Amino acid sequence: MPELPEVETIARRLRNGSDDFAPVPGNVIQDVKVFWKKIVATPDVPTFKKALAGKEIKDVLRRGKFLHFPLDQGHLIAHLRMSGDMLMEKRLDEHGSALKKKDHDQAIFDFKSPWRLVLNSVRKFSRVYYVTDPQAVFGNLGPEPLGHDFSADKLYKMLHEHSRQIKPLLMDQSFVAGLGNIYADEILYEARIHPLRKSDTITQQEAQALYNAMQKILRKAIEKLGTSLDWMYRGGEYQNHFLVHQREGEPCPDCSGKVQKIVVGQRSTYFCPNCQKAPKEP
DNA sequence: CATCAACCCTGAGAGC
DNA sequence: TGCTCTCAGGGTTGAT
Repeated sequence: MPELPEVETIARRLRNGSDDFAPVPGNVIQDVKVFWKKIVATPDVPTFKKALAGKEIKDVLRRGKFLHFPLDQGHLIAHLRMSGDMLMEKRLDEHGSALKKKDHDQAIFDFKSPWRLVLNSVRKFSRVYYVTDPQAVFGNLGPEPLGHDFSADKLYKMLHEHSRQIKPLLMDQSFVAGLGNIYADEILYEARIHPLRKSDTITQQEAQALYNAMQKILRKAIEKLGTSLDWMYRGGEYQNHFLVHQREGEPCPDCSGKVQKIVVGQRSTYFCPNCQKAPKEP
């Protein structure tokens, strides 16, 4: 499910805690339960459990769509993929007995405190990693779109290193880290670039517009605490601000045209054919 | 290198 | 109501 704004929202929530739960940093893992073995990407499940027992979580960070938990020794990393969520909850009821796991809880990290960190994933696509060097997981990721080392100039150069359809390229995590199907549509619309344009036809001016759109859309989505889609409601409300995504047939916010839906790179793609001019046929 | 199909999974919603 | 079909915010793998 989650793209950069949703993962950022989850990371902040876990890092800071709330009225309802304690912050994750400072907690020491007592025991790890795994209910679906394939959730553990690396190492194998017994090693994973053994490695995490007794470790203290020092912080909660985000890199691309990954949640990153640096430990006092090693790193716990999680990717939620399509339908995952991570949350902090009480592990004991008022009588001191363990609370039952909920439907689709795939892994539970019990802390020595009264809390536990839960990975819930309806479609079981989520993955967790225990590594000594986070680069083992992050090594192939492209730059952070909101990072200080990213710029319109750099984006322009990167775009011209490929000759690919712009939308799938934006969603390629080794190109830029964190964009998925929703925000790629929204960003391309905001920049008025057709999703099928080849990356090496993007002008410097368009690259600037694309960069600006990334900043604007992602920052606003983070401000709105991300997107909540139907049954995956988590508090975010950016879905109420979609410009084109999931708005097939509805009026474009900027012209009298209607939003159109096509398939690009095997993903549903929404755009305004009037504002986002189609590339010329070769 | 770029593109695409199949696959990993479950559940919601549409259509019948 | 119940069945079947399609679709879903992601990513990997193997073929073309």
